[in-house]
Amino acid sequence: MPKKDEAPPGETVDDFDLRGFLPYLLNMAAEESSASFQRYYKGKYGMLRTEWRVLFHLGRYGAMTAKEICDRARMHKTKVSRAVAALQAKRFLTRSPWEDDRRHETLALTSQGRQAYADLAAQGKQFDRALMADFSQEEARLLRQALVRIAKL
Amino acid sequence: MPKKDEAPPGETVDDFDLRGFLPYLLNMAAEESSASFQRYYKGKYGMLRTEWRVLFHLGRYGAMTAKEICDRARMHKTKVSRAVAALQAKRFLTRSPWEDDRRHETLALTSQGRQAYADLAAQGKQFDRALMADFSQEEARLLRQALVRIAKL
DNA sequence: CGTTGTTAGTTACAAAACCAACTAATATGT
DNA sequence: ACATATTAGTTGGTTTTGTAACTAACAACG
Repeated sequence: MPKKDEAPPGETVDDFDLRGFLPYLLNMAAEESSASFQRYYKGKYGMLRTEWRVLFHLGRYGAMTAKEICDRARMHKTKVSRAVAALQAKRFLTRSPWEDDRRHETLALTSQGRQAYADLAAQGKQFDRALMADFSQEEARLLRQALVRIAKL
Repeated sequence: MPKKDEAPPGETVDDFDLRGFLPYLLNMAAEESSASFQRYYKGKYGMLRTEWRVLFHLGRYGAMTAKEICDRARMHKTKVSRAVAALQAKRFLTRSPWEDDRRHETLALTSQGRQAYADLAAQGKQFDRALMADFSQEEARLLRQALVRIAKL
């Protein structure tokens, strides 16, 4: 119906397609894949994505400072700062200042936080499995590898 | 960085890794791949990502209504509404109401808009090529295919 | 020492995204 | 016909993010 321009739908005027533009494709795939999982941790724990990321890092890699989370998760320090405050308010983590350098404080999950992490990690694994259900082992391996490379992880 | 498998004291090691969690991986890759391109259209045209998406759809697929953009780009109507207003203010598109149903209006790029699209599309193709530089043809094909599937495009 | 610089983290304010309510035009059902 | 529902799109108020300035603790060097 909308054909008042010179680009007829379905016909290529150039080869710059959706499927040919990787950033677009990656964003759509990322959004699609995050949607249901996000609904889960938002609904069950009232967490934002930033909070889930921080919880994830502490749960998976152990206690560390906010700075370390910034570096590992590539989040800006203000984002981390606010996420940490929110998680602390939810009693999911505690802060303990260093004695030899009081600028730092180690962030560690409480048992409540670990419980939430365990739940979300299990759920996450399930989401992941469902997502990869119709890929072969080899395809899955290649996909992950490619993404790690693009993400420069 | 160290990919050492360490667990917090008293906790069990699990296999829920960064590299094993697809939504996380996709988000990181998407962010990484969008960064430099975003800087380009933001710097040169003062566009937001939403505006670029709308411009992209109109430039690539021809004139259409806001609703069609919502559906194709999976953007919420408020986002599209505001992006359209911004692009109109920049003289990148015009609106023409339908005569038989005045709820609709066809959005079409102006020559200025088409010029911006041509520039950004060319730039985008380059970004894409650079991104895929160290993948084989076969890997690239597989990656795109997998992303299309995950994104349900 | 003290001046300057650097690092970790917070806060304040502006930009953008999100959600819900709204208008206006058309479709539908009785 | 007329009340009700639906559809396209906008607007308002709140939440979340982004940017920059800020504090506090330490480091480095004169």
